[in-house]
Amino acid sequence: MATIKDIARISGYSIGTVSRVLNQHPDVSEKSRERIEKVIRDLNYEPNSNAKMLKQGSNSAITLIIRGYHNIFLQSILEEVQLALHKAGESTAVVFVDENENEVQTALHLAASMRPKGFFFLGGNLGDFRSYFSEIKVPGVLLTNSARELDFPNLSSYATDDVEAAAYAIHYLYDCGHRKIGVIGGAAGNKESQTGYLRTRGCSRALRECGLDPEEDLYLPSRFSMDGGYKAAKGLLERRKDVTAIFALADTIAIGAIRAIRDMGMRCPEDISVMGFDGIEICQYGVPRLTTIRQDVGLLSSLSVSNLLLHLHYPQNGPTHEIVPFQLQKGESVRHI
Amino acid sequence: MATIKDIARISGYSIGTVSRVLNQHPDVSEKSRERIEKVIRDLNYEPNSNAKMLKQGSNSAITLIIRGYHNIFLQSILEEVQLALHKAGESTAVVFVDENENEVQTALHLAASMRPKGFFFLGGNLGDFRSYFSEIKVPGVLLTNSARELDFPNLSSYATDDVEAAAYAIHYLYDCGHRKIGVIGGAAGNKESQTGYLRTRGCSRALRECGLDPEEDLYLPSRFSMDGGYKAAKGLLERRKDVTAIFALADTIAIGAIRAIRDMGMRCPEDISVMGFDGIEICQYGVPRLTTIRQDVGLLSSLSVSNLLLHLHYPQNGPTHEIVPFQLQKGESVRHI
DNA sequence: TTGTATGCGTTATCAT
DNA sequence: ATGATAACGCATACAA
Repeated sequence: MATIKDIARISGYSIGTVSRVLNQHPDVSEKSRERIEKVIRDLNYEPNSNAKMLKQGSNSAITLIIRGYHNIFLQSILEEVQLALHKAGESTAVVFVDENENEVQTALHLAASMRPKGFFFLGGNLGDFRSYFSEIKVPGVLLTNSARELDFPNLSSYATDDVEAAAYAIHYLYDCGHRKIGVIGGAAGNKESQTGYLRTRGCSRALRECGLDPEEDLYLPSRFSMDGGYKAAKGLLERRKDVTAIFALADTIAIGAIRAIRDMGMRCPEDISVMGFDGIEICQYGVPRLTTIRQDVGLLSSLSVSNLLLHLHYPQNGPTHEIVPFQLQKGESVRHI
Repeated sequence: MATIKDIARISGYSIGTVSRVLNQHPDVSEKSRERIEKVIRDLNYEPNSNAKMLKQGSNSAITLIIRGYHNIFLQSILEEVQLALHKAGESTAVVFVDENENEVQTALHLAASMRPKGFFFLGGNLGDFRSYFSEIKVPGVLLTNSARELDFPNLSSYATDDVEAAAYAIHYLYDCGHRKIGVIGGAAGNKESQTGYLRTRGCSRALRECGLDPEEDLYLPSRFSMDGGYKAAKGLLERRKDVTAIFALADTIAIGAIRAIRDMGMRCPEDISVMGFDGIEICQYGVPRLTTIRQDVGLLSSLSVSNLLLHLHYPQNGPTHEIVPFQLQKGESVRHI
C-alpha cells in the first residue's frame, strides 16, 4: 500500500506538501497540487486512517453498538440514525453484540479502544452501563432505555415510556371488551430484559386499574422473536381456554402468536385478538394487519442524532434524558367484543 | 485517557515492560506483572487500537460491508457470518451502505482506509468491484454474487445460482398448473440490481422452456421491499386479470404482494398463488406460510468464513468461487390448479 | 510556497 | 528481567 512517503518521493515534493494537498490546504501552488494529485491517483493511494486517528487523538467515526442480532425494531432505528449521521457528514461503524452482559462489556471495551468521537448504544440495559461506562469520555446516547438515573455527564438517552405504553395497550384491549388478557414476552422473574420487565410492570398496573386481577398464569415469558411468540402463544392458549386477547410485548412475538393461533385452528382476530408493540414495518403488511403500540422511530433517531452532534461540538453541555411519545396504531388484529 | 506512558510512570516501570505485560509476554517477573496490572486496572486503561494498528501495519478487525439498509435476507447472513467470526476470535466492524454505486465506492474507500485484515461484501454488484477493488490487497469475500469473472487474486465469492433458482421456481409454478405467471421485482431494463436481473433472466428462460410466452406485461419491476411488492402486485393484477400466480423475486416483495391481493378482495392462495425468493424467517410465520426458494444461509456463511480465515493465514491461496445449492421450501401460498 | 522536524501510542529490537 | 529507542503514517508548527 502506498504511503504519503511514496507520493512524496515519486512526485518529487516533500511529505509536508503532499499532506497539504491531501487536506485541501490553500497554500500550495496550482502546479504542485495537480502533479501531486496525479501521483495520488496513479498509486491508488488511500490514507491510513489509523495513522490519522492516532495523530488527531480520536477516531473520526461514530460507533453504533446494537444489542441483539435480530431485533428488527432496533435495526429500523439503526437505519435512521445512520442515515442522519451520514447526512451530517459523519462516518459510522456498527458493532453488533449478543444480548448477554459479557458481550456488552466487550463492546464497551471495544468502543473505548477504538477511540470513536462519539457513540450510540441501541437497546442496552442500565446494568451494563453502570459497571463499565465510566471509561468512556466522549459523548454517547442510549436509545430505548432511560439512563437518567445513571447520571453520567456524557450519556444522554431517549426512550419510549415502556410502562406507560404497555398500560395504554392493556387499557385499549379492556376498552374493546376484553377481560381475559394474556401477556407474552418479558423474562419472568429475572430482569435480563429491562424492556420486557418495564412493559410487564405496565401491564400489571393497568390490569389493576381496570379492576382485573393480574393472574399469574396469564403471563408467559418469551424470547423476543417469532419463534418465541409462537411457542408462548401456544402454551398460553392451551393453559387458558378463556383468553380472548393476547398482548405481545413486541411485534415479532405477535407475528409468532398469530401463526400459532391459526395453527391451533383459530383465527385472529375473530377468536383471539392480538396486540403488538414497536410498530415495525411488517405490521402494515401482515395478515391481519397488526394493531400495535408504535414507538416513534423517527423522533427517537432525530433527537438522538441532534443531541450527539451538539455534544460533539459543545461537550460542556449536560446530558439530556427524554421520553418520546408513543402512539396506538390500529390494524385488524384486535376485535371489539 | 490513560496511555501506556502513564502506566509506566505511575508504576515506576518502563513502557517496554508495561507493553510486555499488556501483551502477555512471558519474560516479566511475577511481581512486576502484578504491580503493573494493578495500575492498569486503577486507571481504567484501554489500549489505543489506532496506535496498535498503525504499528502492526493492519487493523485487527474484519470489515463487513452490507449493501442496503433493510435487506432482511442479507441481515440474516450478516448475523451468521459475524457469529462465526467472533467464534473464531475475530472482531468485526460493519458498514452499511446505500444501494447506489457512489456509496459503494465510498465504502470501498473506507474499507481500504481502515486497513482491515480482511473483509466481506454482502450483496454487491460486480460493477462496483471492477472499478474500485484493485486498491484492496487483503483477502475478501463477496456473498450472493459470483465474482469469478472479475478474476481478482484476493476476492472469493459464494452465491446461489440466481438464474437457475428462478427458473426452478417458474417450473414449479408451471407444474402446479399455472400458465399465466406474473413476475415482480428486478429493475426492468437497467441492471442496477444484478440479482434482480439474473432472476428475471431465469424466469424468461424457464417460461420458454415451458412453452410459455414471456409476455412483457407479465413483468413488473419493483423495489426489493414490502412496499414495492405491494404496489407492483396491485399494478400487475389490475393490468392482467388472467394471472393465477405471482413470482416475487424476494420474500419481502412477496409479503407486500400478498397484502395487496387481500386488499383487492382476493385471497392467497385460493385466487392468486404467490411464490417468494430467499427463505427469510418470516416465511414460516406469515399467513399464509410463504412458498419460496430458500437460499442456504448457513452454507453461504460457513463456507465464506472458512475461506476468509484460510486466506488470512495462507494468503498465497487462489480465490474460490462457489455456487451453493438452493432449495424449494413449500409453504401454503401456492395452490395446485 | 515549500521543506524539516516533532510527536501521537504502540510494539519490537536492541542493549544492559 | 528490564530499560531505552526506533519505527509505523500522518498532521502540523516552524523554518526557510
